[in-house]
Amino acid sequence: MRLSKGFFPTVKEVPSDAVIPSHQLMIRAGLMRQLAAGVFSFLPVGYAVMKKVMQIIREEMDAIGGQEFHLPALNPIELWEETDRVKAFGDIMFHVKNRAMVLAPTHEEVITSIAKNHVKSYKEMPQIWYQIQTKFRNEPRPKSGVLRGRQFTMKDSYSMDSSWQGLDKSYDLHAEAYKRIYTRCGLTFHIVGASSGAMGGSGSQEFMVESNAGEDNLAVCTETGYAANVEIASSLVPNAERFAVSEPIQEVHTPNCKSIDEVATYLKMPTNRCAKSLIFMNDKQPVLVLMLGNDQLNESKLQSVFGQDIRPAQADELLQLTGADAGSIGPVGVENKFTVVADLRLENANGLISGANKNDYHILNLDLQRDVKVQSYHDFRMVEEGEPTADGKGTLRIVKGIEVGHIFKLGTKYSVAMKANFLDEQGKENPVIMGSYGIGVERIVACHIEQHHDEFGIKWQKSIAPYDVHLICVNMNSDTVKKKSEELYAELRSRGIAVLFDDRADASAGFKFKDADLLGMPLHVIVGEKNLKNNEIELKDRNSNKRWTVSVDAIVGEVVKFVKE
RNA sequence: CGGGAAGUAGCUCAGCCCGGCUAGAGCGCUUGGUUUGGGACCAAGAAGUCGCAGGUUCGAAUCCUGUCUUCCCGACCA
Repeated sequence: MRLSKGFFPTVKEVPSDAVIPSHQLMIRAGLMRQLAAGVFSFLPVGYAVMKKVMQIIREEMDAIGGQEFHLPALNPIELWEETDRVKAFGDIMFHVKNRAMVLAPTHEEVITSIAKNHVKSYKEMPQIWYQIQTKFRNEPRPKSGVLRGRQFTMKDSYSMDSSWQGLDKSYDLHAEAYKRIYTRCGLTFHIVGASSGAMGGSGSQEFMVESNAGEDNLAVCTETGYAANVEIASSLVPNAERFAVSEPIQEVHTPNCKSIDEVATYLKMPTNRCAKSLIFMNDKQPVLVLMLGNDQLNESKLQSVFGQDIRPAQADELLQLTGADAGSIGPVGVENKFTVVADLRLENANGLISGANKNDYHILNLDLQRDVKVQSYHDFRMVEEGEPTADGKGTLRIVKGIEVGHIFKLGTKYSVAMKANFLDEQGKENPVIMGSYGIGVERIVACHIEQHHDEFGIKWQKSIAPYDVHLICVNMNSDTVKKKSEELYAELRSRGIAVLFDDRADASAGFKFKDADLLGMPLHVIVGEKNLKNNEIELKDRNSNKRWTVSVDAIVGEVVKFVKE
């Protein structure tokens, strides 16, 4: 493509709305333009990259036996009522106003409806069905360009198996395919254990790109290879002590002591003798959660025990239920009102300090075996930077990550809800065992730029670059330079190389170089008078920014070698 | 949904506090000329309902009210 003829709307200024590098560069290099919050138009260069990424995805999905579908984004709302997900998605799902339809945020229901009608026997499984399609989600706050949008492209696939072992196999095939996809797209990533959230199911992993622009926090350890979303991460931290003698319970005045630190300082006790009480509402049932000292409660872990609907109690509810405000709440004397649960670090501990359910009073010598009926102990704790890994062999680092893929073992949640059953070898009816696997296509593009750019622009890796080579004719007004450039353009194209040719007569050399750096093709071929006099042409590797010259005779071979290797 | 910021030419912004000639700059764009190895130069030119609606005023980009949009922080996020 000739730059003089094509649509390459590059901009010099940093767009005022864009904050992160990938967003700025996707606008500046003319990959896309914003139409509304979280909604983007992809322009030819941007779409060229999208197509490359989608092609890699298709190849790897096909390689594990995937079959490509194209499912409707417009769905009847009744379909979503079958699985009760109209409610589960709530305001996230777009509803069509003038017909009882919704815009699909994902496709489990459509897939399951097809499976229900057509997959009737164990002999017909396993199946892997996938599509690359536009998804719609009414995100409350779109942000970071394409990273959190209201309309985006997703590769979603679904596996159907007749056994749980089969599901494991389909899941593992996807995990391996995903590793190949991200690697081929030039991304370095973590695979982390994740919470399956409202998707349900028995297990899930996320593919995460480490980036300050990320919205998720990950606990990773380079020594042991441990990596988990902090939503589920655990670490090795000692439990609270159990003393041989359990002193009698005692109420003490603790004026103006709200936080654990204030209480501990006032009472001259270490914070790890304090049991912090947090109140949640599980529907109408209040739940009191005990945490040790300054440990932060991990609400995802709480949800995995009590379900998605549990929420923090409001201040007026606290007062009404306990007679005290936050900071003075404790587990003693409220057992008949509350379900009391505690973090594992507090298991059977004694000699603890807790709130007395009376403002400005705390209780000493609390014994969780003696004084409180703790219904159960769970890991509720948020891990922190620098803690040892659960096996004690490494140290956790907390980093931010962008989720570029998520794989779930769904199990039978959808097949049971929608009665997608099959007959097994014994002629017995069973629900299909499913998995669901997603990849955000735009996120791959944005993450690639986050990982491959400099102050001047993008540095496309060869696998997904929109063009292989950026050919720059430094001066179109010089006949020799122009002639050589045109020859090269024709010759390289005849060798099957995708060439972007800067043949603009009215742009200065500097202007062309800046545009080339911004657009970021892997190899720049620079034809100018200076080098042509010595029968040479200059090359620049955009990744390393190294330049070198090659004789005119050898240039085509050199370029072909660079592109193909 | 809570908190903050911003909407003025295609882009980046000034002007607004303290109302007053014909609303500005740089970049980009058009025409002509000179340039051509790191976002050139000269000359001429086109380009705006100052987000929208209402109000105050002799007079509003500027003050007031409402509203829409966008961005940032938080909440939320299968």
